[in-house]
Amino acid sequence: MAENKKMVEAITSMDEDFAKWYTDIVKKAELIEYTSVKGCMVIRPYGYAIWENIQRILDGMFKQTGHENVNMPMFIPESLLQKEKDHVEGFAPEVAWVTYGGSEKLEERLCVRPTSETLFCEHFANIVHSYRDLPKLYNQWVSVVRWEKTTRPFLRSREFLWQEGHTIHATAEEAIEETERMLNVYTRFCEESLAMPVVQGRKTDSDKFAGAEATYCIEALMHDGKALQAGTSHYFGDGFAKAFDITFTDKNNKMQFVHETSWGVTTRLIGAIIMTHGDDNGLVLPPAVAPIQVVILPIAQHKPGVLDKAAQLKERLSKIARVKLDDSDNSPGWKFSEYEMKGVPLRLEIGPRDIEQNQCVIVRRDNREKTVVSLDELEQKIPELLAAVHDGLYQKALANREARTYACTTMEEIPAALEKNGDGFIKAMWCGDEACEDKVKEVTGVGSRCIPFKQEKLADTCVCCGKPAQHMVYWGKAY
RNA sequence: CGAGAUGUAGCGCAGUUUGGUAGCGCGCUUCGUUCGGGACGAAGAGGCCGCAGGUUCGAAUCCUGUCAUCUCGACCA
Repeated sequence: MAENKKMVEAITSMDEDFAKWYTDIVKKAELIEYTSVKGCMVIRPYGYAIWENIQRILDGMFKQTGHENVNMPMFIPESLLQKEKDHVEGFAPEVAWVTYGGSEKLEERLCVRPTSETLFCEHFANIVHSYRDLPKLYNQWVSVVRWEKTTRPFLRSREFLWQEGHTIHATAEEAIEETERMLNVYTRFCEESLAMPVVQGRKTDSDKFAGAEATYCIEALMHDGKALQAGTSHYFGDGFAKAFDITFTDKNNKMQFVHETSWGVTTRLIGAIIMTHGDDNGLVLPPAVAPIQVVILPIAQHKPGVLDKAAQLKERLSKIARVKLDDSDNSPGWKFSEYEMKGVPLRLEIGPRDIEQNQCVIVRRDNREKTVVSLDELEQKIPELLAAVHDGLYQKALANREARTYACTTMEEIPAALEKNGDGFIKAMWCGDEACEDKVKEVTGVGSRCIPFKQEKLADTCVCCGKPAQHMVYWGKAY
């Protein structure tokens, strides 16, 4: 490629300026467009198609685990939001309010849902009477609004799309089991569909969801070494049930409070995909969620037979993959760059020379490896290559995370490790005291990400105060 | 929300210091030639200079306000 004759402005190199690289990608891969309202973006067809694939796969997993979809209103009366004290304190600073209906001022202002626990609780209180009504395993795919001060496409927007699961159970054990089950669903989805390794763990008390007894999360490490929370699952105990009076009569004719959970993932996952797999040529999409899995590019397409052959291949391969044929009259080189920018996992080149030999050339997006494939073997080869791209992406992301995970036993080692090797996860022991958690952040710049389920004993004492350690914690700089 | 930067054609920018008819490259349209890593030629189209006020005979340019985007902090999926 003639570096100094680029006709179109290239994207910023990720090593040079990761933040700019990110915004270049979301714009140039046509995922989003900004609007005139801060923090509210248009998700364009190509970006939305990624979300639709995420939705389709996850929704299938939710159905398999017995969940039903519902739809709650987008407005929450102030009095309802205020029923659970911790919850309202957590969310009040970032809710948007509706105060007028037409030209009439409302008696009670309505908040635009930042999350729907309160609506589900009100509803559950109405419909649950007996242990026979339990559990209720509900989910909804909606958008929510949080009036963020700093916004970034996909990572932090004022309105974002998500799913929120809300379930109620007869016992604490069942609810805890649900919380763990859904965290595992998310983990499996991230690894199997997004090729993104995650760390499972529990949030520290200072970091848990407003109103929750325990918040679990999956944490991913981005290419630049910053952490991103990819999903959460909360156990509420009976706190909300008491605030909203959600009771049922058990087998012994005694009144009981339900035990509740909620869990969610958002369009932030698209940001995670970009920052986990992307490179200097653009987006790199995991095959499971790529809107186009194979792009067919005819070479010398004006020559007789080429376009016909390409169209035949598209027809044939559409049975086994999401396929696009680009027969526009842009040059082949232009198309190569375009579909690399858009992260299409496989490119299939078909030209006169190939047709003569009953073959085509397939190029992987992740490593640009070229394979010459007989046209008779495409039904076997394409799924193999898509799987290989997935594995390649997962292994690369895992290797990046491992190379950027540092065990530290003293406070001084933390900034030193980050300075020497670049940002990443710090593994260090913690006594459980919030004061130490704050101090680590203040002194070293890394916050607690989670207390991982897979514990290691790196030392006997807290990295900060030297008192006996309770947990090994993952720390990091977060998006 | 605090500090800083930016806003001129779809994209990237020049023009602002020193006020005087809005420019360049890419892209776009049409025709022709091309086609295995961002092709070439010719002819075209496209702008309330982010928005609102003000100063001035005259504002992209000076002043005030406001909105959006980016960066760094504080807060968060």
